[in-house]
Amino acid sequence: MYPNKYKIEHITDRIKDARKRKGLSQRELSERSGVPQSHISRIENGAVDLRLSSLIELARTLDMELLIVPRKAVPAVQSIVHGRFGSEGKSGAAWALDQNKESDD
Amino acid sequence: MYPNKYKIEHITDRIKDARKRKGLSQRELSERSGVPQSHISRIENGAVDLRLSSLIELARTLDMELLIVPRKAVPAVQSIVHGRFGSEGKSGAAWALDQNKESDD
DNA sequence: AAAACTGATATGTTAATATGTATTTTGGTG
DNA sequence: CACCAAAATACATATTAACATATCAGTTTT
Repeated sequence: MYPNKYKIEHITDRIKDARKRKGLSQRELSERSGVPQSHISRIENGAVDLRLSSLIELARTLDMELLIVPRKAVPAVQSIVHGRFGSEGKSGAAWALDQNKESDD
Repeated sequence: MYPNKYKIEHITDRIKDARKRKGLSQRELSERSGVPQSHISRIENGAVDLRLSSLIELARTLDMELLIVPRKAVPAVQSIVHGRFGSEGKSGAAWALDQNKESDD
């Protein structure tokens, strides 16, 4: 689709994973976040290179935050998130981290 | 300009800070990242709601990574980054973290 | 001191693409 | 099959992203 697909899919996959982990439909996420369901569909399918504000809206609705971290700090951050907060669905993948279920406190 | 300006400016400010900390001009960052200088200018001025791939390109060129972390993990991540890797320029600001100078290894 | 030059950032224009609304397709159940 | 929820597509519009060019601040030259 566009050359950067592989770069953003790590992030968008986390959105999709988080939505499912919370048991939300695209429409529910849409209502809560204000992002149209059609757009969520395209995002999850890797059909668009979404804008930052859209990503932030979705992340926050799913109780996540977008951070910019020095590369050197990434491994430390990974271990923190995976260790104390992690509920790795599948990946163990490179840079994008995920989160926990809706009421899993 | 657009309603989400305040949401993304934390992030874009980190890009600008990092570029300056490394002593790069917009043109140099442009050459290294592939993002046009004109676009970098508008991004730093908050004139655009940039796309995710652009943000990732810029971040990586500046030795940073974009992460999505559970909100609950953010404080822990903050302390890690600020403590062990931090060189807080100014803000102490909320969610967006920064990084260190070019050859400060 | 004005003109010419240099490095850096901003702006005008247009093409490419994300976004929003409405609709359609898909998948499961009675 | 009819029905309902959920996800995917169609089309129209809004906005980014790219290219070229202009502006601005400092410095040097004549």
